[in-house]
Amino acid sequence: MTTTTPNVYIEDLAQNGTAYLGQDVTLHGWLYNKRSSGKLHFLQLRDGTGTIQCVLFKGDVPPEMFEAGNRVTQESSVRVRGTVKEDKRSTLGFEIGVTDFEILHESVDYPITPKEHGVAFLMDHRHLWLRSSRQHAITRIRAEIIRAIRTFFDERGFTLVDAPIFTPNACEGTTNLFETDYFDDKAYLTQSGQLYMEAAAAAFGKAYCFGPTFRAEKSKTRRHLTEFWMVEPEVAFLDLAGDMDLAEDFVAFIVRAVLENRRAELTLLERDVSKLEAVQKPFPRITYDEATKILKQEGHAFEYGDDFGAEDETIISNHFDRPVLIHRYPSAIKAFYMKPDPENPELSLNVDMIAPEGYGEIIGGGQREDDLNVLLKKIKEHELPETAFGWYLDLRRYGSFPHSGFGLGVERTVAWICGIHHVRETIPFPRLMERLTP
RNA sequence: UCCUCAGUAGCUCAAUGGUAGAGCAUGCGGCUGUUAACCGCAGGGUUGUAAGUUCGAGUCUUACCUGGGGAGCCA
Repeated sequence: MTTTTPNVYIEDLAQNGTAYLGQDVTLHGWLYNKRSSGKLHFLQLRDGTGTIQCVLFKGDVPPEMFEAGNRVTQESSVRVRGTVKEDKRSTLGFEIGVTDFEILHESVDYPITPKEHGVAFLMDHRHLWLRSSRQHAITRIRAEIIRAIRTFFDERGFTLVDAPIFTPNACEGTTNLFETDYFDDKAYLTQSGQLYMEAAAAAFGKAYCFGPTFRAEKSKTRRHLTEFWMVEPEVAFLDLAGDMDLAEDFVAFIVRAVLENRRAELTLLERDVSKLEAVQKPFPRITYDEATKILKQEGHAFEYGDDFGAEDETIISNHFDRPVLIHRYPSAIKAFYMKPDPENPELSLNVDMIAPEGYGEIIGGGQREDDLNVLLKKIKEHELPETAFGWYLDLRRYGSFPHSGFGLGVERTVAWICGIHHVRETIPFPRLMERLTP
């Protein structure tokens, strides 16, 4: 087959099809599905940017080529040449009248058929599942969210400072850490880049890191992965109120980017877009105390002083049509580096953001303790090894400064924006307690 | 880790303790406009593993394995 005609992507045809009307084009891709009707083969071609129907008519091509159209199997790689035609019956508005067709590689017994499958089967075939339209939409929205995350901070003068993956110690307890050999010593996979971002904030004023983090929690829920991506900004001379402003701007920015650039994908996922359009500043801000009152008013059993469980978060978030910021939790249930509220030292200057519709906590952060002696006392109280925090304490020795930041979990954010049930579909190759393959 | 549900054809599921079946997928045939196309025919099974109860077990019992849903913990 000679390819003198221009190669084109289906996405180009979808967006600008009229410009191609009547032209001969060459497409490369995979067979998504096929229907036949005697002297016609309707080939659904997928090229990674979209799908388009290619119509192979017996009268238009040599007999062996028509026979190839009869023989071609799902997910075989193919090359198609043909004329771009307008067609109202097509979802794209256009289809290809095939003049030349070649099977590049025949796919035999492709496991994922156009019928329903169970979760376990699909997860076992995750590497192939990514080819299907739903996974395609989710992955593209994830990519859009990550692009928005980077753009947001880059445009505001933040410096990207990569945190290490190997760490010598935990920043919040050791039971959830993955341990690995490090020559004659032990190392742990990072749970958070935050401590390093505090050093970065002292160096750059505004910094953020973005990368995978690891938690060896034996969690088996729709909100947990053992490997997940987190973006963690940290800002010098920023207090809790400013931190909440930043988190609010950030999440509103991400949602707007997806609404503007990934409408088609949201539609394919049947996402109720009006719920996302409601995500406008200002977000409600309530204290932990006020949140507990909501639970009480709903007649929900809750012990003051406890952290909120999944059900508690859902009840609270259902009171609002956009993400809610809950601040000033009891210090006792928060990490050692959180600064206590000067007005009530029993409370911590922290903030969590709970996504709407029961998607749970997507942001955790707050203002950090900047007094060396208070921090030393906290480390002792939490029974953490002081020696491991030597460099971290240096940040309070050499020009200590008030500072705040937060971490946003990418997969939970993707799940919420896409409106999908489980975070396992929000990352190309999820790592779960019971799953390491593919 | 705990609670709970499930495991039968490649996939999704049926089958009063009594001959293991359907749809899809696959193969062959039919159809000039199909939209998860449709119609006809065919092949396809150590019922998760091991033991037990029974004249007889896919079905009942026990243990184990694997997976789903939920909890706690968290992002």
